[in-house]
Amino acid sequence: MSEKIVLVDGHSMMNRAFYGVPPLTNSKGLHTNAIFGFLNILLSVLDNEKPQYLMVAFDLKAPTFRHRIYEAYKGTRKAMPDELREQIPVIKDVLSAMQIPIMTYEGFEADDILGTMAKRAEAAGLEVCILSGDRDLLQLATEKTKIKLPHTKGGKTETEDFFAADVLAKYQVSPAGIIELKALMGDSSDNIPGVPKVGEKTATELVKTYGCIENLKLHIEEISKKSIRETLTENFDMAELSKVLATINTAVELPYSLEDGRVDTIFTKEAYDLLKQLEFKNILSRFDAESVRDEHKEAETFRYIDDFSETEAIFERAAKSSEIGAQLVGDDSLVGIALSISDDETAFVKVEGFVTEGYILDKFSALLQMQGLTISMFGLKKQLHFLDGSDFDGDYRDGLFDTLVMSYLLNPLKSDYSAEDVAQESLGLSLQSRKQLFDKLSLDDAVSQKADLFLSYACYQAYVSRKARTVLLEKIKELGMQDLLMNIELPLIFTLWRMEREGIIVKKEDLAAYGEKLSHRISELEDAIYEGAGEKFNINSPKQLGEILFEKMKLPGGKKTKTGYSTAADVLEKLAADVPFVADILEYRGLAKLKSTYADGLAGFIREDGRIHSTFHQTITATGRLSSADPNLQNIPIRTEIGRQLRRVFVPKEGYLFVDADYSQIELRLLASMSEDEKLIEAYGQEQDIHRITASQVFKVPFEEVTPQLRRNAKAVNFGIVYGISSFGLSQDLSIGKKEAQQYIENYFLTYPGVKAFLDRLVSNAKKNGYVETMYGRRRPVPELSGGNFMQKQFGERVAMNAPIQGTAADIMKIAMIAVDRRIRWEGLKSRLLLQVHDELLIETAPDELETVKSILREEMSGAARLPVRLEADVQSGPTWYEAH
DNA sequence: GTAATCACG
DNA sequence: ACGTACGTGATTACT
Repeated sequence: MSEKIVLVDGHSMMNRAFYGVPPLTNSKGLHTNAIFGFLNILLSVLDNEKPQYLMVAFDLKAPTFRHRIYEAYKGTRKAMPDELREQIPVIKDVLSAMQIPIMTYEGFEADDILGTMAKRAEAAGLEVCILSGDRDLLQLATEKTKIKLPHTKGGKTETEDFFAADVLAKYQVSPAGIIELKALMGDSSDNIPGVPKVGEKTATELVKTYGCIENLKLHIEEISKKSIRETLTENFDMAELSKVLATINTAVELPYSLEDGRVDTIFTKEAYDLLKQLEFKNILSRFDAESVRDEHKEAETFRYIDDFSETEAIFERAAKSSEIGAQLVGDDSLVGIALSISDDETAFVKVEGFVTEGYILDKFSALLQMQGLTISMFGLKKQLHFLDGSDFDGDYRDGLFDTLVMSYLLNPLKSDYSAEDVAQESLGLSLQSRKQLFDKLSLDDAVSQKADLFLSYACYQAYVSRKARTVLLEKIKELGMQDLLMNIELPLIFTLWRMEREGIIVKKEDLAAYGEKLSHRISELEDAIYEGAGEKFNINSPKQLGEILFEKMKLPGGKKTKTGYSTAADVLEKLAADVPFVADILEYRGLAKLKSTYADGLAGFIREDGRIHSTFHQTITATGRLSSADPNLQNIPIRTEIGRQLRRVFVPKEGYLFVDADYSQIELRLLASMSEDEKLIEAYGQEQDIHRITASQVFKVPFEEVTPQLRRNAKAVNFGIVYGISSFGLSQDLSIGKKEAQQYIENYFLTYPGVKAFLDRLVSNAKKNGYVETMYGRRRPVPELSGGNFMQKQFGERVAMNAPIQGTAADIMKIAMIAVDRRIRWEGLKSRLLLQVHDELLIETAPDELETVKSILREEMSGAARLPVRLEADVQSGPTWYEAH
């Protein structure tokens, strides 16, 4: 293999990092976000590319040759924000400390330095990799030189790689064509003017047809579109100037040689000290990681097994171990299983020949049920689904661990969880993600095409789970979440697995008929709306709709969102009373939603078995609730009749019934119980309509005389309290003044002083500790209270009030689900738990089990927690979800 | 990819 | 003076 050089565009990467990473300072007040982002990208590229040479180029402050041309044209340069400027010398220090050469050259831009070095390196037979945030550099791509452009994606930075062929694939022009493209369309971020009125489309067409602008100049008259022809004729000098600006000089006489860039270790004492001053804990851990991760050790301890007798042997050794890490690997079909037996032995058993998928799954399920064997896995539920077709029907047992769920408990705020993160955080081990290793390759292709990388990837999954379990468990114990983990979250995995495997029948034909019915009404409404508006437009576009309503028709409403007018339902509802046409829009919106999201959307999820198998995510929410996706079955309409009709297509299997149970006001009951407010507890003791009692007490009216209006207000206040009350929010909800809302809240707190004290306690504890917790010890960090601005702090306070209540309700529901599921199985019933909708459970039940199941639901849901205010579940049954709820 | 909207608890 | 109800997921338009 040939050697490789990585060339980095220093300024553009700092720039990109500066705008891509949230503001960050060290304790001395130095801004560090760009440095942080830069180093993270750099380190990940080094991990990926493993280059023998590395150099970074920077622009000098003095104007360069190309800039001078530009300034002659326009006379200005973009100013760099001070927060970024102060970071430039620091990053240079860091790079020097890492023994990475910094290249600058009077009169030339970093682009030119990079271009020149790239050309020299390629001539010397090196593979070249250029890291830049600037698409301009794409002109340097060849078969041997790839351009890496980082882009942020959901908080994580990944890079897109371009060889010459990739440039052609994406932009339809060769790398040289990129220069021509820029010459014509310009590039505002790079101060290249381009030709007015020529955008990406036109420029691409022109370059495809004529190749370069010199040739284009000879053929301008042939261009059919008049406006383009004219702007080119008038502004061709702009194109020529732009081309000079856009062309990177690859023949600069640089005072650097390739050998200057040969990589020694970047993990020096000096770099360590600097990073410590910058307070980059995460990056520092890489220094430790260097010592932990030992590729020789990997080579000795990770191996493939594809031989039958060896496979038997390793499963045998696994079974005899006290603790292993395991990971079934595959997308759709199983590729194999990684087993980590000890520090010295981790193997990947491939599905191949006599070692069939069925064989591996049999062995795996046997291990799962082997009492006394500790097994750690990352993402157990997903792995259980590999067993869906088999006759495995095991349950949770002691000794099974899921490092995914464990890492969620330790920090429920992350947007995604990966084994690599667990490795980094628990073991200080820097691993590459699947995306980094295999990009879009399927795991099937990865195992055959990149066997070495795949072995490392798969084995690390099992290895990390085995090693990290102890660390994670220790932290969980320290934070008092051991019971929550062992008694709730881990057993729940199996319950959720069974629910997902079971799925729910959706009648395809009825769903289609429902969609048809909607379609008719939708087109009627469309006609009425176009009629009312006096023109056709896209009703689904808030932008177009806003223009029609507030500009053309001059309806009162004004601005609300940052992009224009708000056309949200609450705004339109205020207009609908006077303008019938607005009412049509609201009806249209409602029906269009039903059609697209539900009638059409759900149809695509009905599988061969006639059922929809949604996924219940256990590691998404900040509070401990579940979420449902692909499709979301936790937001099936109910509030409007037409929407509710949809629930008729959800049916139990032939001859069965649905039983549905929902907790009655669980969050309010928890508020009463957790706050121990005597009056609220007593109110619940009366077994009367709680909103009415609240209304009577808060508004000081005899119970009998509470009007529907007063009850509504009290109900809104009750909700508001649970959400972490604010007078503004309440006033919006009730369409009343802020002062009036404030009065309601004060009355409420006077009536229930225990609630007030409880909420205050939650907020002050959150401020003191930085987190809040549920009755079962689930933690929700509240970083907004220590870090944020005024508004974020307000938000933090509401979170501090809401999360313990919402989270405790979620904990209790999980306890109930496990119990209900267990009862169903232990009593040998044919009934199956199908769905959870936060405070509701839906079960498919045989008629002869109806009463049993109803009792189970009532008992287990009420019995899930013993509290000052008893929890109650309303249970109903029926032939479809519509009747059952 | 983000913003707006709206479905649920 | 600001600009907020808590927690989700899916669709659409648009940059």
